[in-house]
Amino acid sequence: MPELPDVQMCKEYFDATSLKKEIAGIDRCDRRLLNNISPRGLKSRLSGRSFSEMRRYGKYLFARFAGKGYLFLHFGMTGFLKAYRKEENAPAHIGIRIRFADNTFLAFSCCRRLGHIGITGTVEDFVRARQLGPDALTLTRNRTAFADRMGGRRGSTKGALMNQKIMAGIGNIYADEILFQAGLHPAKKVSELEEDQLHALADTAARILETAIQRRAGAKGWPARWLLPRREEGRSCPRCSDIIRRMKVSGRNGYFCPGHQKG
DNA sequence: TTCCATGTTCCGCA
DNA sequence: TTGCGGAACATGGA
Repeated sequence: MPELPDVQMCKEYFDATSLKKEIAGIDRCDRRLLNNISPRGLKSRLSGRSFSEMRRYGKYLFARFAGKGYLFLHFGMTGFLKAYRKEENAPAHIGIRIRFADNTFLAFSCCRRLGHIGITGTVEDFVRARQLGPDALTLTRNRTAFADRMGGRRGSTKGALMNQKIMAGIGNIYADEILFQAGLHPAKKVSELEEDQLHALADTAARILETAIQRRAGAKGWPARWLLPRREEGRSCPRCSDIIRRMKVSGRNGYFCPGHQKG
């Protein structure tokens, strides 16, 4: 569940379950998921402290802990959080688990192990070091800034939307939805888009991200007229009843409707 | 068994 | 030199 709206849901989940509780320790820790710290180091940085607030930037989550610094989390393709008390409620594939002093747990489950966790001093330093572009939710709300940042690109529109250095937060799933609703073919070159098309693309993207967050549409619960509920080759398009096709663009398989995504 | 998957990084080519 | 796209990565489910 790892694109911007999903990560936003993880943030709210973390807020509701794991803030302001004393951390007793890290009792499960797969070092392959750790980015820049050892299991021992992570334990010593967090034990006895508590998380005071959460931030989301793109697909990353940052949990501020007393003392100084942030625990950052990235979910890869299959990561998610689960808070629980009883062992029988534990998720599968726990990569890292925080034990709180009140005998509850927060588990970071990561089946494919493509996620990672680490420590950073400030969010701004982290964003700079990774060369992340502006958060997609912020950038798409400003159509002029969006057009400036997208403009002049050589590659496909889909590739640009998914490029975390251009803007952070959009992945394969939501890029498909944005192009679907904007009526743009996934392979359309950014350089072929008119300015008003870029503006419309920004508006569409912002609306989709906001709607997904509002509806908490993590893995399902998307509106029926969206592509996502039927993102599969051979299904009928909810807009024009043409047939959904699959196409590889920028190295990822995507789905689109050839009937109304011609622009 | 084979293919596919919401992630990023790395390498080769224009 | 820069930026783009494809392959690689790890793992499990259909």
